Amino acid sequence: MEAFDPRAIERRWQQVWNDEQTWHVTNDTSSAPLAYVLEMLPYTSGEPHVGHLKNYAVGDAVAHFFRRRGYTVLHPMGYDAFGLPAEGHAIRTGKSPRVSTDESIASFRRQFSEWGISIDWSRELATHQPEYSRWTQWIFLQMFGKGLAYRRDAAVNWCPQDATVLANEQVVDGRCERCGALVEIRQLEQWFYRITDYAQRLLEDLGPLEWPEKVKTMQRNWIGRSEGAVIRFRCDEVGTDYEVFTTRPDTLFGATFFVLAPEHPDVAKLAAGTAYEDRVREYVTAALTGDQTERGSASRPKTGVPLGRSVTNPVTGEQIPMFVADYVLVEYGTGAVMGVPAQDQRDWDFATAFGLPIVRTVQPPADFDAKAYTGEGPAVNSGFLDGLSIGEAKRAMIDWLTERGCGRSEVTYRLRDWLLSRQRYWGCPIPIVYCDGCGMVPVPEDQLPIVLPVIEDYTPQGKSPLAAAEDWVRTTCPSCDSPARRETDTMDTFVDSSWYFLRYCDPHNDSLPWDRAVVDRWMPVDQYIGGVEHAILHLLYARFFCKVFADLGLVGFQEPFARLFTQGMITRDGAKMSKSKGNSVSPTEIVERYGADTARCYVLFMAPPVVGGDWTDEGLEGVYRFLARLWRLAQEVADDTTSELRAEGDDLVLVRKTHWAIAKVTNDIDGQFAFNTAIAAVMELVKEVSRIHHEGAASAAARRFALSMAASLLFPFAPHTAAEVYHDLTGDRVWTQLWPVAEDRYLHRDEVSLPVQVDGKVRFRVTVPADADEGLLRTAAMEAPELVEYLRGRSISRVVAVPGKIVNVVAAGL
RNA sequence: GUCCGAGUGGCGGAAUGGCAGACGCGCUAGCUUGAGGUGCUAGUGCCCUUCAACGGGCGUGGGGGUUCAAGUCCCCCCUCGGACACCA
Repeated sequence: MEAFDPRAIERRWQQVWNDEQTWHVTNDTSSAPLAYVLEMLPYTSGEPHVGHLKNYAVGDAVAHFFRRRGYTVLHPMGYDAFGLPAEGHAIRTGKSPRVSTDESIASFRRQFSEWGISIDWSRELATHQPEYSRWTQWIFLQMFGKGLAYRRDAAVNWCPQDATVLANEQVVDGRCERCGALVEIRQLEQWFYRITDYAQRLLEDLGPLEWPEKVKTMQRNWIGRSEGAVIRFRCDEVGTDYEVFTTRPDTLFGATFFVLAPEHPDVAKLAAGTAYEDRVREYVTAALTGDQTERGSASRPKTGVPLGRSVTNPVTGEQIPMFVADYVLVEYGTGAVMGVPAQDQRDWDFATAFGLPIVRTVQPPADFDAKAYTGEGPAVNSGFLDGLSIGEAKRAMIDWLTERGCGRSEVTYRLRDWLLSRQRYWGCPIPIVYCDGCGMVPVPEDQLPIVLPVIEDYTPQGKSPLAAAEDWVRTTCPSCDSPARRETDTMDTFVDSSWYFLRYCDPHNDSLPWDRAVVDRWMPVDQYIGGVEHAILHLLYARFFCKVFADLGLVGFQEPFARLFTQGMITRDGAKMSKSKGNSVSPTEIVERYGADTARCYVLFMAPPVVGGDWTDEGLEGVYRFLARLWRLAQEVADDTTSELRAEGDDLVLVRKTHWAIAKVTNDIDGQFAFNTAIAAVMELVKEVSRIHHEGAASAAARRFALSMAASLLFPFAPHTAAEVYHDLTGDRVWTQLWPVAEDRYLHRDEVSLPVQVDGKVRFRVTVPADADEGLLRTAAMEAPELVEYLRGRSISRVVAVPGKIVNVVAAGL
């Protein structure tokens, strides 16, 4: 007999799908139910790895499942081609970013095809293509027009290694998310998207999304809403009011000092002429140039310098001393805090170090240690607040402050505006021109796209390499025609990927980024699939863009991704795969040796896709053996069409098992992503066919039925083998068949064998009618001859009988 | 430090409060092909008992609790992983 040859099988079906454009969908799909299944598009830096294989294996399974259930499925593919990862890869390989990116795209495209992913190739896009970046720039101009894209001088994160600024979201533990270099703070003029305007909506709209709670929590924390109050403190010596933001206005009676961040613009002015002037200057310099990671550490002892000034606590009227200290952050709130040591541990630490008074304003429990108390309790030492709970006291204080005009209630967010400009070559140019006469002028839409010039030296050097392309930079002002210069910074990659899912809907539109009617039909994405590492960055930015588009009337929905699935990382030997560790697995080699179906099934079978899983070559072989067994068993009965399926004996056993598998696989896939147990159920079914074939007497017809259904159920995970087996057994194309439905009459049995426990331990079983009620079940258990033995002369105190489940007989004397 | 998530055989992992360990790997024995790194069959949580069949006990990180019944629910603790981290 022929041997199982996955490579030949896979080539055959890929040819069919390619020739017939099987997965192509048009936008004229008014009648069918629609589904949009989307995996996050890959960065094109280098070759696909096992993580990609898993991501697209998950997405393809979902896409196929939707199709087999009668949906018209949009399942496109594209490439996130601009940006630091691609440029870094180019620099490492010594090629130009354009060449290396195009090579990488070709590699991804080839492998997606070899993996048999069901993609509508007519919608393929890459973010670096002028047809795409034209609209990225168009979107920028819309945002600019609404004041949502703006330029501002700000303290920003600077990565010295990559020689560019970074968004807040791209700084992890004070280091550059990409290269790990310590991030510096620089004062620079940069482009921002005003995402903070959308903080509240981004927070509120998380609620109804069917996303993992973990991801929603991460976004909530990142947005970081705080409710509290702004309180004004007057410094009579310089005649200026200073505001602080606090979440605890109720503790104002305990504010015994006042602290400004080193970056606060008034620090130098305040210290001027005092005895502390020199020390303040030194301290500020040290704080600004020091290691930012170190500064951010909460465990570090508190430092600071008095400013030699004081402000008035508005509620006590007392003069409290002012300090500059680096534990206060300029970016948050007003860059100043009131020091309430009794209720805030940081303030406590500072007050202790500087010998400042500590006044309890919330009564701690009797045995409370000497530290800040943040728990509930009645207000004390707080005048008109005394005795109130924290909540009551907050409200009362805010009313008091508001009446006197020295404070108001306030909501603050941790979220910062999105810094989008980068001093790098390989990114989407920002469509702005600088004119001496007209200032900052947007490039007119009809002049888009601004395409990158071809330049020799694109390595990072601290300012954009584009600045060196003089011919490109020199231009004329769109409004007055005088000589002008182009913006030389490029956009962050995340800008490109914040709207690609809309372009897929209408990829060849030449007059607009998309037609609203078309995107409104497909969007929002029914199932989005990707890595949890994008929980904040990409997913927050894309949501922001979507809301802006909704406000601009460009789309008719508020949220881009209705359901999100985040898959876990595949490790090997317990560690993240990496070339440097030598523990990485190349999908190309695996596919070459075992075929794509084995690789795809294995990454889905090894563990629940939502958690990770540790790769073993032995496990992979197990899946290969399973697919080979399915194919072999199918060959044995493929041509044997003489028998008929009987409704009894081993035929019935197989039919029952088949329907059990249909029910199990359907339930496991449907919204649960339990692909591992779904595949296990098909394995059980195939094993049953094999067992009955060896020991029993099932007809060839019964085996054909069971195996063709096994193939049908396996199709979302192993499409080539499934298509081949199904075709061999039935002559039909499995993807044109509706998903099978389990029939109740086969799931039901007339009699069931249920366990009987005595004192909670399973002792024997009784056979009863499947629909036996509690009374019948109880009787059956009580009459069972085995019961006497296990009771050992004791009487029965209680019997719990749960129909369809179990009987528990509780003996007396326990 | 705070907030999440998770701890189940030799391993990856199954289990709407109701038979713990499905499925796969690995291992053991047997069969098969001339041979195998192939295929097939059986066994495989730990301990005790037995020539054997059978039988018994213990078992889901630890300790309490709720329940006829807990891997699953509640409380405390330990360990690991992740996110955020001086956000006032």
